[in-house]
Amino acid sequence: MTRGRALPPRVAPDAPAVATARQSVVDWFDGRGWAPFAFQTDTWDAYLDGRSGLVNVPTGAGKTWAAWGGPLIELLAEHAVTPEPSSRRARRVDGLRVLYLSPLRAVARDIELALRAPLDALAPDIRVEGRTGDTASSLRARQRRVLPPVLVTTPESLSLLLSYDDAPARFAGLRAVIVDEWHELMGSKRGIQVELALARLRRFAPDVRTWALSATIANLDVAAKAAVGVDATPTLVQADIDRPVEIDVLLPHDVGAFPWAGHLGIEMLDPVVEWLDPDVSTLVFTNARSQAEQWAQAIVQARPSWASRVALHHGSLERADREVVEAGLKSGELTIVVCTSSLDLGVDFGPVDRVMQIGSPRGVARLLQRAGRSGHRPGATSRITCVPTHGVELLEIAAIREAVERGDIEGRLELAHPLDVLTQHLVTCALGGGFTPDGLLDEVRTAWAYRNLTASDFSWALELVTEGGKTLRAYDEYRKVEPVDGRFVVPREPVARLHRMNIGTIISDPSVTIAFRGGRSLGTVEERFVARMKPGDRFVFAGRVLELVRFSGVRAVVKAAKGRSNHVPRWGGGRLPISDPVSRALRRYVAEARVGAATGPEREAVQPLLDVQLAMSDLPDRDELLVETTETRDGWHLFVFPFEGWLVHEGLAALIALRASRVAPSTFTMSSNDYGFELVAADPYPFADVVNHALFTTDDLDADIAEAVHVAELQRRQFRVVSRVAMLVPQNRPGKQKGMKYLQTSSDLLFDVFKDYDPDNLLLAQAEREVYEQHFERDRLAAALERIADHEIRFVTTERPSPLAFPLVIERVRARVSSETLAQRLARLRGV
DNA sequence: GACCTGCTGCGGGATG
Repeated sequence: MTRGRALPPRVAPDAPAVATARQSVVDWFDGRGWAPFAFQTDTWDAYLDGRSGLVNVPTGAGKTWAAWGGPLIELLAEHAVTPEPSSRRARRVDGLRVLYLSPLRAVARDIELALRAPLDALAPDIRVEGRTGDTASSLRARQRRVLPPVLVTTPESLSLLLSYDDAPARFAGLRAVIVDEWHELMGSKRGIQVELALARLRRFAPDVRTWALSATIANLDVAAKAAVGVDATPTLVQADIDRPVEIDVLLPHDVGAFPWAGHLGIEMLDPVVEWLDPDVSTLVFTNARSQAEQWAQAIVQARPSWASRVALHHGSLERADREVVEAGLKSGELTIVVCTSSLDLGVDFGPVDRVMQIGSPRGVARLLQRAGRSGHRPGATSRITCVPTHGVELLEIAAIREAVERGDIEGRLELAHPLDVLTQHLVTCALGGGFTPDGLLDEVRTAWAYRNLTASDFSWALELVTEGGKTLRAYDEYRKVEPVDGRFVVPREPVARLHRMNIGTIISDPSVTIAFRGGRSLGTVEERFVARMKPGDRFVFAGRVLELVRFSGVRAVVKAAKGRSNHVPRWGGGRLPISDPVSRALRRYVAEARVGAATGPEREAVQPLLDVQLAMSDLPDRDELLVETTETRDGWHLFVFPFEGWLVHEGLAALIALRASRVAPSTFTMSSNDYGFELVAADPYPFADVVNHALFTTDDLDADIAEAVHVAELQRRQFRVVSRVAMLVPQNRPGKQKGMKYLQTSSDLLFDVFKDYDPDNLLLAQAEREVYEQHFERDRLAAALERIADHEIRFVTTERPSPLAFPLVIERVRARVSSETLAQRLARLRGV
């Protein structure tokens, strides 16, 4: 439902100046081999028509230039191609016209540099500048006074700009906003913050047009609406560009000896180093930072002569060192870079020749993103070689390829009006010129995520930042915003400063810096990793073997050590479950393997393992749920295999355990992975009598989950995020070291206060909602239960854990015991 | 027969 008016075109597309400008732009791009693509012209026309929208382009197809065409034409038409002959001054553009948002500041820098070339050639008077957190302070000071005609920046820096009191005037002349990598931003609180900022910009500059650039996702229509807001009807431009993807798999030499479980995949070292070529630039993606460290080390140990050509890149390495690696890749000095998602997005190192993925990419979009790093230009074929780390992953990779071929790609989750982001935004707006409540509520509701925001929720958030809400009114620091002559503003400078220091929605835990004695920093690790070590202990980090010299709490001093070490830091981080499209394809492939209908190298390779599974147990047909029971010295086991991803399985395991114990009381321990989950009872348990469809009902789902899982504890943890985004607990304070203890106790304290004295606090409710949505993937869990309701339960009793069940046993045992005893436990298990 | 995990991203302003 839109309630907009048609925006009048600011530049008539058929005007002579526009035609001339268009020709100049086309000529310039043609001269550099950037022939205008069909979709560019569509976008340019839509832009010049005054419309907003979204351009859907495969990764690496030149979408940046596609989006710049329209604004360039307009800038040229107005200010360069037809200058006032009498006065050079008339050609100068004063104030901001075009804003480009990139989620990565490194990319923002690259775009800024790249855009200077056409502007210098076509309209030297039009300045382009970047602005991010590391922009030189002299330039930032100048930008405080006047913004350049073209500004390239990050979402957080835009919010900062909106927090200055002259924001309305500074953005009044804005004509275009381009939002890059919109598929990455939307569905996260960063994206929501962008939506709020765009709503504000549209208020300051009513004719501004927004063009979002997105890779393919399932819900592009929603992405487009979120980008343009509710007052406009988005134009969706589909790039007419073919970007074929080829997915190879590196098979193990001896398929029979391939492990049933595991993630590291180091058994594949030989085939991998045989496949790698030190003269061919290659990105080797892994799923975890510790895995990247181990693979980089293993590759160099296997091929010492490659040492100078192999490098490591992940998010815990010192930023400067990462930039050196990116530069080395660009110059060709480095050819093999082992990395994590840190190189997923467009750091401009130029195209690499090959991409390898160790372990399942778990999702279609992620595979396409990484494959897109190769042959990074329009029309080229992307190639990716997947390396499975255990048997079933062979099937998973084949399933992902099938999902790619069918175009079955993931959507992005929509977040419904998160009040922590809104709370932060209210203070930003109060700083940036102030607001009236009614006016701001109307404005906020034009943001897609807040279109259904109730007046009472808005008032609640407003009361929180003005009065500290119900419970915090006694404390001055929560009374940030005050009405002055009818406008809500921030009168106190210290409040303003603290707010600006904390703008943004990215929450990260403090960590320990690893540095040489001379002071050079190598990156960061988690505190608990260093805390367990004593001086003299060795470990591998940043691709080197290091020895701990001393540890002071926030800083660990190290020196280079000789020899080897197997001690590698682990970092906490998200672990992605296999996505919905992958689940669907995987279930189909499992069913086909059951009747031996598998074709293709991977599926043939994994068939021996599945034959063992068939011999020991069974495989589920498409309308079946496989359930196994067995008995070991550990106890009485139940294994269930819905193939829905580990998050859903965690919720399901707790749910089924609760419901089973209502039928026949017992205590269970649980484990889960992407394929299924396990319940174990220490005493004999009648699983065969208890497990039936009644356990899988969606009736009372939320209530049962709340009872089965300690939701309050998860909610408390989630509230740490919510309270920091809402800036009830600022991460940074002037002159103060941010400490984990401080952040956690402050947040926990607030949580307890709210629970006791303000149980209806909306931020508490939001933390709870986020637990259900994100921790349990509630909607997917419910859908899984509905699917299972129609399925037949295929119940099998096995003598020992089957190939599908065994990894769940490992998972559970690993969580409880040290590594020495794990080996013993597994040996014992083998003997059963 | 089988094995030991878990991503990324941003960010003040004045002063010396």
